[in-house]
Amino acid sequence: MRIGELSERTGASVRSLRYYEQQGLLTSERRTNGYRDYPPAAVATVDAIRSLLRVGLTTALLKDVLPCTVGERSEAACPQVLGRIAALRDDVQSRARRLAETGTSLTAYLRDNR
Amino acid sequence: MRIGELSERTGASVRSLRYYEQQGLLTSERRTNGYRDYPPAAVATVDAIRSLLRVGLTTALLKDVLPCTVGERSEAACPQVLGRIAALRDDVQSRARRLAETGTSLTAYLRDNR
DNA sequence: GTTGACCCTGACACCTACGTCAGACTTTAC
DNA sequence: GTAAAGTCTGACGTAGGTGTCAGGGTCAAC
Repeated sequence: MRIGELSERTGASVRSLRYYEQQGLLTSERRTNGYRDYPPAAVATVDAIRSLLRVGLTTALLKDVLPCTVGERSEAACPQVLGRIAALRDDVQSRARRLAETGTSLTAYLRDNR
Repeated sequence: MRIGELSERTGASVRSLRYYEQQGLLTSERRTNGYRDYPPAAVATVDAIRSLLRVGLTTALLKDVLPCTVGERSEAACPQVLGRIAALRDDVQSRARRLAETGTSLTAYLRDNR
């Protein structure tokens, strides 16, 4: 399929799809006219990319993560990836906790000073 | 105290301190020579700023949050601030959850495909 | 009176995932 | 045959917090 259709089917903008390709997350064939041509499986790949980006992974990290989830497993690299994901998760979790604390203390503050 | 001392005592770079002031988070007097002059309380203010920034708040939001925590309470604005903090907290929490899921599924994947 | 440490403002650089515009070609529809 | 829609590459813009450099005052010590 062409890039417009892939865009429609995934919700990713055409610009984003080209960006993913530029970052090495997505590949495409080229037709004789230069247009990109994607296989049906690209939809799943793009879905995976977007959901992982939403979580907070970067394209650089995604480049290592994707082979562990969608493509062929490169077993040597994946444990390291797991470590980085765990670190990121811990960081995000601690931020969430401190945010909750901030909210709580603000609530208490408001209650006591009204 | 001068900016260099405040920087040392807070761990914030001189550049950051000037930035905080530019964003309206921090105020200073000026000596006759143009140097900034901070009261001792500025240390606590900067500590608050940095810890809230680390959590993920932006300077724009901080501008609203700080009066609720350090300065005089502006009771009208704070409930709205609380709402924004809660939304941010929820967002960060859901990201943490999904990150944990990603880590879990990758772990399972590695275990099953070894 | 000079060195060196400290301070000032202004401005460009960085990163990340895009949005958006320009200029040009291809294909489709009428 | 022409207009419209789709695609191409290239490049600049954005937000946010901070690094860093440039060019220039200030002050304390020797």
